[in-house]
Amino acid sequence: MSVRVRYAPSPTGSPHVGNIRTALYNHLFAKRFGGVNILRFEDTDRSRHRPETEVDLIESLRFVGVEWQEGMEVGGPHAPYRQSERKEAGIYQTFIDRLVESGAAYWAFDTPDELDEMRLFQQVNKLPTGYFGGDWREASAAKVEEARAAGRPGVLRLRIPRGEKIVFEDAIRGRLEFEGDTVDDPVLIKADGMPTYHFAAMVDDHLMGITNIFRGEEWISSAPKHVVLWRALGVEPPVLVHLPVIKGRDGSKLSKRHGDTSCLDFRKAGYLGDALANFIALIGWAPGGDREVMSMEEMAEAFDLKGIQPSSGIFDLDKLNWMQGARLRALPVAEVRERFVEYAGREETASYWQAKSEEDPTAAGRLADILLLREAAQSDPDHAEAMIALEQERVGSLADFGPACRFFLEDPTEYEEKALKKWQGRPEVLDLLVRLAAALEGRESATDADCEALIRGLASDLGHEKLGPVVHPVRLALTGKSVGPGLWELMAVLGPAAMRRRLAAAVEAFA
RNA sequence: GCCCCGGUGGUCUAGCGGUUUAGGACGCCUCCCUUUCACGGAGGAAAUCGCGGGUUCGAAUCCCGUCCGGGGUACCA
Repeated sequence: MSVRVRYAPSPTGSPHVGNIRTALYNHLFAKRFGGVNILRFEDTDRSRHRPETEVDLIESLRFVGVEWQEGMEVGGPHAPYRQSERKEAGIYQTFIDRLVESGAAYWAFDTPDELDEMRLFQQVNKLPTGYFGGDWREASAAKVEEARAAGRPGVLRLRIPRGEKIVFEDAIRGRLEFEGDTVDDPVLIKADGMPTYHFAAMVDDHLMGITNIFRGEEWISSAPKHVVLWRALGVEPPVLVHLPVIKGRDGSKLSKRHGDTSCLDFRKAGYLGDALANFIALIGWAPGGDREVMSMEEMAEAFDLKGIQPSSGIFDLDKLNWMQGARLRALPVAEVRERFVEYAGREETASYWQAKSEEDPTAAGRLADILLLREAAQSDPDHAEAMIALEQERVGSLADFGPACRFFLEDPTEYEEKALKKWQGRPEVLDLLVRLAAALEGRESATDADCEALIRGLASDLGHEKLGPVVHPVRLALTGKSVGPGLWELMAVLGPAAMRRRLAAAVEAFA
């Protein structure tokens, strides 16, 4: 049987990295076994539904490279793929009828107040809370008919068998066992006629031929309800794969306190979608061997349920940054430039750094630098690529290219204090800068090799055995900084005209 | 309270009864490369495998208990 999986989020908020990892595993699994991945929206809770987050969901999936062959946006043989629409289409009715007729489910007419009272009683008496029978599990047909005729709103509940074990298999935890007496009768259809997750998701999974259910481990305790439902419906049970959760640095559940956690936050911060995908895939899954930095194709090839961890993992930003750096370095410069331009041009990039600047004073400057480089990349792509190539290996994210390349585009307005102190007021340094400027006179361009020869020549002319006494002050004069790319490489990108200008300014500043 | 899941260096993990003096990666430290930073390379510190009992000639690996962490306990998903 061919593999069919689904990512079925509820559009109630912007998805965080944990949700997206579930989607990623679906994608990887489908790819690995040549199956189909389906995107379905579970919007059966009308009060929590936020339609605008449907866009975030889709954007997040695209960002990390999750693909789906059936479902939202792309359609397919099982349309519609939004549960509220499926309900409207009457898809669930025959299953409701079947369940009621067989006695596997029953109508219950408790009011919310009655339910609250029941729960309170259970709590006070230290009993398990939940609907284990109430007034309606064994109600006579006549009583049900009476309530129905009186127009009382009712819900459909699944009849969980009592006095027996409910046993099932989890793909990564093995055999799981629940005592039927500890599982309450879940609502299948709400009083407003909408199905609950328990019902709609299981029916849809069956209808759509889902073979494996990937979902968060918070679903484990509901799993016995689903098992009973499958049995009642007489359907082939899919394989259950309960995924561990991703927690924050301090071991608590991922939340806003941990900074960026929504998937789209990472796009805004300048992360590469494939780096994020690579990183979150590895929280909770080990590909075997010592491989870590992997493309989507490599991950799909290696993906295996056996490599999935049962224990929860912690989102370690340090490792993400390393992984991102590794990927950034491996990319051809032209592609990095393209990705940067795309990033810098997005509206969300500007608003992200603007919002950030309220607490982080460097964020506003960063945004300005990003925009500056973007402009350069558009007006002179080759020149920008030369800069990017030099910064590629010392940058952690796309956003870092802004501040990193700034010195190429703007003459220094100030010099690093500590370094300036060291070289300032020294006649031989002034002499050096003047000589360099003179050597550059009349030149249109200079290659790496030209610049290297120039600097080496200057060093020997001035009687320096080592390059340091020449390189450091020149770097400071040219860039205002004491760290950065190799001096000749940087000089070649700057060009003679800019160098002459900067040297002149430095001669004054260093005097 | 009740039900369920989990527990290998700070973090992600390998390991599935002997080949393990517990391997890799991130982070940290040292050194090398070198004009700086970074990259790269070589080393190092860091885990009594949550704890306690068993089973076994032998346990991180199997069993029981216990502690800690997490989840569920909705007409949310």
